[in-house]
Amino acid sequence: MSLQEALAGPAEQVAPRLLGALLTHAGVTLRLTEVEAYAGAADPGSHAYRGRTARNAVMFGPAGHLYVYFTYGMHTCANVVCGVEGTASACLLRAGEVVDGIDLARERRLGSTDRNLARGPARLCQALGIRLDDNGAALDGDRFQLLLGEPVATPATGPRVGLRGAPERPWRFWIQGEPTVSVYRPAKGLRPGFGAPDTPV
DNA sequence: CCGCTGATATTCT
DNA sequence: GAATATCAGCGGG
Repeated sequence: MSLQEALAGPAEQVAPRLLGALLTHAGVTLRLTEVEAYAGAADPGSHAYRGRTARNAVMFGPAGHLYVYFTYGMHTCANVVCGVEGTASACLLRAGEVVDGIDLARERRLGSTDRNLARGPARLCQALGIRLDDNGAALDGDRFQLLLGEPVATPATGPRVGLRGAPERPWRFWIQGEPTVSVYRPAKGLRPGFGAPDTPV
């Protein structure tokens, strides 16, 4: 089965399949521990909610490519595009554990503890050396390799981080007990205390 | 460990 | 003009 076929389903079904997958780029390999699903027109939390724009165009393309965007004036975040061509659907890569190339990752993230190397979507991009011009790159190509593994037995789920829209969709997925899973923070303006506990005992 | 704040620029209204 | 799929650094407990 090709990568594109494996990622062809809706984002919320593909997302848990990405947990435990290995992503390699520019000398660093990450084991993904936390992701979030984003759909298109039906999902107020998605960049594609109001239709296709120059920024989100890659989300509408074929699965198995990288959607990279710039936010907060200084950070980049990366998504795996899923679904079928023509639908907007993607999974945000929120956190991972460095399993190879850790010296290189440390150089890219000076001052970080090993635990925090890829703990958070912008940190993950930094550790992997992902930049804005990697937007649209193929994940089964020469530069990026994404290897799906065995499905995680019981992924934890909870509300997505930092969103004002659609907080009721529990479309954040993570591997229970992983120290690299990022910390839940409700978006500004949301009830403090909303959301699931982050680190189950 | 926790919570708060400032930085910073693209994106869409 | 407002909001943003964030992070590092700071101070306090």
